[in-house]
Amino acid sequence: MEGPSIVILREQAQPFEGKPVLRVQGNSKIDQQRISNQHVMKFKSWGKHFLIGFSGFYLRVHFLMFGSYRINETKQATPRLSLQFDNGEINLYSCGLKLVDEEMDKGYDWDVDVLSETWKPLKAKKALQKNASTMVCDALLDQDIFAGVGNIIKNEVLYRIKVHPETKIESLPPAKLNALIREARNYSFDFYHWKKKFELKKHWLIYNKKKCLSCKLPVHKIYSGNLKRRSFVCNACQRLY
DNA sequence: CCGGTTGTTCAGCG
DNA sequence: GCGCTGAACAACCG
Repeated sequence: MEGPSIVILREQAQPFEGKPVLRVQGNSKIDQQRISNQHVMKFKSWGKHFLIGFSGFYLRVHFLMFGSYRINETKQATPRLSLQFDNGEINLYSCGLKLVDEEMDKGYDWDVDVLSETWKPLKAKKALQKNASTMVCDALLDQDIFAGVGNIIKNEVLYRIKVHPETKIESLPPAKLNALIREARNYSFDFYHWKKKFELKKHWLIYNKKKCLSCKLPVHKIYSGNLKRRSFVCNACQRLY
């Protein structure tokens, strides 16, 4: 689950803000008692983290590859954690959960979240220049630089800016470096809007494609970078610098 | 029905 | 202590 999906969850959870948790259930090993009867102060998101703030501590939820959630609905499976309120419930499935004994604002740099109001492109640029020998495919997935960007966003951004995933940061022309940073945010917002309309896949230009929509040549599937994550590449339209 | 993955952490090794 | 690799986890889709 990528950053924009977490923002959508945060919005869907709004009706429970300020409400006490009436009941906690689930197969999570966290100290569930701790949450019982506590009021949710605030829901937040940072990159791919969904944060549920209580007084003096917060719960961090990470969905990884296979996690899912339901609001006011259930699935067949036992939830990892279910939070029930007087006006509904949140059910979290197969996710990583961690109780953190801090206020939510402490541990996070909100400036690196590509969907944050306080996103700082210049900060991203400086971080990229510090990682000059990193391939762009790995740089985009670096959560300390582009929190919220996942493998789909990575692929679509690189296709948009016509850059091959194995290009190193130091080899990028300055205009391409700027475009990389700009589109990491732009595409993330496009993802968010399309996902809300249930039409995300319709807009994929390279991800999971067999042929390049632009030049009709075959799209190559490679496992690129140190991370060896799937990259879809059109060798004609995306240049290796 | 099987193969593959919208992700991260950690153990083990040299 | 470092970087690197592979395992582990897990559920859904085509």
